[in-house]
Amino acid sequence: MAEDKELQCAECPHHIECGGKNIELVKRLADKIITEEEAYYVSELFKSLSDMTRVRILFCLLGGEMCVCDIQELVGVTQSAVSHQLRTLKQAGLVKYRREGKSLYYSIADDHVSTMLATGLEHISE
Amino acid sequence: MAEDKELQCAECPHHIECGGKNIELVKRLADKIITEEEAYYVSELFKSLSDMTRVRILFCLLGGEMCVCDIQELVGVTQSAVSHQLRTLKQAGLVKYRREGKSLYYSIADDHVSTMLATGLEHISE
DNA sequence: AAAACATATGAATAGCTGTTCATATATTAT
DNA sequence: ATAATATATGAACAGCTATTCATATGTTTT
Repeated sequence: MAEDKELQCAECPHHIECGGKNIELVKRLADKIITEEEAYYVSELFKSLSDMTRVRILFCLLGGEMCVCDIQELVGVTQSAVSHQLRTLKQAGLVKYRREGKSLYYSIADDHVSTMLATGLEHISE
Repeated sequence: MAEDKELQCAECPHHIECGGKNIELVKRLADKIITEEEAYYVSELFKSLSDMTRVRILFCLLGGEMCVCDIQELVGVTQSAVSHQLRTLKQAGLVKYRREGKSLYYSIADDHVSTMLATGLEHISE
C-alpha cells in the first residue's frame, strides 16, 4: 500500500483529509476487532431473535419447557408456523427438546438466551 | 368460551386431544407472558443487531467513540452503507452521536448494548 | 395393521432488507 | 461567496424471510 503520497494519509487510502482524528484508535483496534466470521455468526444469532413469533415463543419457554401444541396455544399461530420457527431457534442453539411419547418438549438451551432476552426487554422498557 | 364439550378441552379449542400435558402451565402463563407489543419491540431491537455490518460497527464502537470515516476504514464498506446502518442503529437506541466540526462522533448508547453483544459473542463461542 | 395424533418439512409467494448510486445538507477553509 | 469536506438521504434493485398449504414422518392406540 502506498505509504507517503502528498496529502493522503497512509492509514486511510480511500480519502484525502479525513481519518485524522482517531488514527491512533483505528490503528490500535484494527487487529483486535471481532473477525468477519465472528461478526457473521453473531449477526446470525441475533437474526434468530429478530422475529416477533420467535421472541414470543422464547418468552413462553422462559416459563418452563412445553410441547409444540402448548406453544401454539399461547402464541396463537398455526402449528406449521410454530414448527418452522422452532427449527430456526434450534439451529441457532437457542432451544433444545426431548421427546415424550408423541410430543416434543422444547426448552431454553442455556442462560445466554435468558440473559439476552432480559437485557433486550430492559432496553426497550426505558 | 365453551367449557365442557365431550372430548374437547376448554383451554384448547383448536384441537381435541392435545394440550393436556401442560394445561396448568399454559393457564398460569397465559396472562403473564410478554405482550404482543413488547414482543414486537424486542424483535425490532434484535433485528437491528441481525446484520453483519451493523454488528461490526458496534464492536468497533466498543473500543471507544469514533467518526463515520474511521468506522468506514475499520469495517471496510462504503460511506453510504455505514451511514445507512448508523441510522438504523440510532433509531434502535443502540448508538448516540455528538458533532465536532464537520465530523459526527458515534458511540455505544448504553450498557445494555455491550451486554447483549458480549452475551451473543459468548454464545457463539461455545 | 389401521387409524389417530403430534410434529416436521418442502414449495410457493408476498413482503421486507441491505447495498449502491446519485445527490442533498451541514460545516469549515479559502 | 466558493470550494472542499463529512455525512445523510432517497430511489431502485437483488436477495432474503415468514407464512401458508399440502403432505410426510414418527408415535401411540385400538
